[in-house]
Amino acid sequence: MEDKARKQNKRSLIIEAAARIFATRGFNSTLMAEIAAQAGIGKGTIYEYFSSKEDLFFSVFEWFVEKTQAEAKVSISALGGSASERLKALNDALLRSWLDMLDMYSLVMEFWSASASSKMRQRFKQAFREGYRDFRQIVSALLRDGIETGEFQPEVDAESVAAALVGAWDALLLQAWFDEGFDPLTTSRRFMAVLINGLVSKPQAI
Amino acid sequence: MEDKARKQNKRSLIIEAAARIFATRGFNSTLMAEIAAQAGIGKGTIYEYFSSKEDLFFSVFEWFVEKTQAEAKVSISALGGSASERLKALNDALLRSWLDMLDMYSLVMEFWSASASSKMRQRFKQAFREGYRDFRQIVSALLRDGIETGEFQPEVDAESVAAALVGAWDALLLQAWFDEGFDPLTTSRRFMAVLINGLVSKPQAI
Amino acid sequence: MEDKARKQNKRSLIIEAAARIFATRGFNSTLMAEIAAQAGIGKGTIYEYFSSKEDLFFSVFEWFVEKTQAEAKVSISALGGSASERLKALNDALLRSWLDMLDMYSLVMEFWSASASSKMRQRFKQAFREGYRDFRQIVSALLRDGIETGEFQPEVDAESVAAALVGAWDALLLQAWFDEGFDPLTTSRRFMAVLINGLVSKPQAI
Amino acid sequence: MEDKARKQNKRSLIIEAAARIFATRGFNSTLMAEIAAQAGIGKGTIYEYFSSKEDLFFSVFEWFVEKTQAEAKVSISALGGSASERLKALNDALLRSWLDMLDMYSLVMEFWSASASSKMRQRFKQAFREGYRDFRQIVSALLRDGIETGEFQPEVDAESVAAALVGAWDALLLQAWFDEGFDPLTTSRRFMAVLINGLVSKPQAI
DNA sequence: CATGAATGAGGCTTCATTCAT
DNA sequence: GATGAATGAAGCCTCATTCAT
Repeated sequence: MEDKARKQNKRSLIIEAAARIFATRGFNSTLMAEIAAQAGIGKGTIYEYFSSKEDLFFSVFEWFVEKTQAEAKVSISALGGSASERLKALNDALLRSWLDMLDMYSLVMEFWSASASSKMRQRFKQAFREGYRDFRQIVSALLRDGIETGEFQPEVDAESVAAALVGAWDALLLQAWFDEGFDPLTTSRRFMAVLINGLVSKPQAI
Repeated sequence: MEDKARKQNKRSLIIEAAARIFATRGFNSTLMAEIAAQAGIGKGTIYEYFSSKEDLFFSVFEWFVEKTQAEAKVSISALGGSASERLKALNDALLRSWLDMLDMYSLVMEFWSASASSKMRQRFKQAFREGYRDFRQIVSALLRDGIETGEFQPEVDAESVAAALVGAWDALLLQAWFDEGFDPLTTSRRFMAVLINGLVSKPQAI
Repeated sequence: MEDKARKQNKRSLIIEAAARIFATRGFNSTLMAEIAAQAGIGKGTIYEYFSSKEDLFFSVFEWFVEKTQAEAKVSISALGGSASERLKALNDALLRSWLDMLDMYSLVMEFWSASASSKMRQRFKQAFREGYRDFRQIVSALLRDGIETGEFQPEVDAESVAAALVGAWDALLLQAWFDEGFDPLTTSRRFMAVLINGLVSKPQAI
Repeated sequence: MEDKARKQNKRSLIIEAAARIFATRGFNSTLMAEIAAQAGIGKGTIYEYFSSKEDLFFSVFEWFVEKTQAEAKVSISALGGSASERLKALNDALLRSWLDMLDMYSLVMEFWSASASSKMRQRFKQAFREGYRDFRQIVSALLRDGIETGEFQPEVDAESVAAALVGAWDALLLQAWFDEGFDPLTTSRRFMAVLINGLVSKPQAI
């Protein structure tokens, strides 16, 4: 039991060391030796816990997804008030938590790239597919809630808005990654104002 | 004159061959030999036109950016009607043109990854920063136009909506890349309906 | 301690294997793979001890210089008798020790060539410059000794004779390298007889 | 006839261009393209006159030997006076003519290296063997002349002294190549004084 | 369990040489 | 004859992975 815990600890130690290096160097430029050094262990030891560099990378991915999802769930569970208010609060919570670890955002790009071309692309693609689906569902549930209570218009397609919103959050962070002068939090708030207005306002006859 | 044209042609030939291979294999798994074979030339010939694999990759990036921007500009210049209509048309045009080359979307992910970790990250980052900036400006100009004509509400922050919209397009395609069952065009249209409603409707007092 | 010794041993193993191959094939025609095979190790192992082929080559050079200088110093320290006798004994000792490794003489030519044109020319040139200077000093000290004891004439310029003598030894071996029928030991002894006669005889008034 | 002359001219043009590049870069680092550029012709043209890089290099060697031998012969034919005087004059003439082209001395080292390891080593070795033999013979003829006229002692072994002298000249230039502060002309004169003293003085009984 | 020295497959790149114009 | 674009064999070096200690 204790043994298992120690083993778990070392595994985490390696994963977090690897995450740091992968984030700065990228998958291909990262050397197993660097990860070992960063973790303060021997090169060979990594192979006691992971079967290959790709396996380790995928484990980092799983760890990362779990970590960010956990944070997102915490944010969401804490939401209260009207659907609009919860939507705004979610926007703030998500962007804030991501901005706190913007230096880790390069990891996301590595994961995207891996989903496009690595040998494990299928595993990555599936995880992304499911991750996005889950996330869209959380958001669309919130939207449907707003529709059911009459706060949002019944014409609104919750799924579509959820998908676009999830995408917008991702891509605002991407733009922030590229452009240090870009402020995604303020941008997202101003955008949310318009979007929420669109959700609550009766569509104009055309 | 003819000589220069021939040289230009061969350069393009190599770039397009490289784009295909990079898109399917990713940067690192792509062999220079494969590119040469794909282009129907000798391995050494590539180095007559590009100084290294990285240089070729960046050239593919430049070619890709130019190509997609050219298409986008054509779409935009053809727009007419009200701001809302132009926005919807732009949405359709962009998504359609990207969906036509969804198999090339993995290239975008390779470029993102390169911007995060390759030796050329600065070059990539800068190009992305400028690319996004340009694109946001085109969209925000359209939005400001709508505001000035009174079609859109004056409270709307054109910059922020443009940034989120540009991001949403990107990220809807990303979701489509991960999920074959996801229909980004329909999704985007339904989302646009809500967004445009938010742009034109007088904000509710809260 | 044992570890360091093992590491040192393997380094030497590689250097001596490399020396053999460089001597027969020359720098450029020598393959790292050949050296590894000759040393009975894997190709990659060489790079655990040397950063590049050039680095290994320079290390062979340093090893060679050290080895030959050590032999020369042993020869010199064992000398006794008059200055003339010591000079003759030095002549014999040096030529004999070099003739024992005439098959390694091609290495010297590779070193000369490297000092003329390789990327490391500065390092080689400096080492040669210092090596020749040291050697000239040893011989000129011996000559000055003879002058001070009155055995050699005071008009003798010890530095100049030392330089020419050192050069003659080198170049006699060079001629022996080119011409198997050339006997540098006998030649040098007969030459030394004349030179020593010139050192001890009172200059003729002209 | 005119055609043949033009062909000869271009051949020489290439050889001299090649000599310059080989002297500065060394054989291995020299690119055929550099030689062509230096000669102001196209790369392919070199192959109209020489069958390969090695062939061109050997032709440079032949040209160089011919050139330096011609100079030496001119020097020698101009000599007059006693054997001692002719020896001193030869020393001066040879060193002066070589010092004038010390920047070409690296070529000699390339030739030595080629004789040790190139594919053409046999051709080079033979040429060097014969070159040294010829040169030794010229000098030993001069010495024998001095012996026959009674100016030099009969005990002198002309062959041996010639070999050592020829070697000393070579090696003094070598030392000058390595050490800019080394003055081979003065050194050689002071050495010659001692050597000539040894040649003319009656050997001491020992 | 942990280690890191040893390995060798693999790939980018160079450059002498060819040959169509 | 002259050219230089095209070629591909060849070789240095990297680095994930193994395994004896």
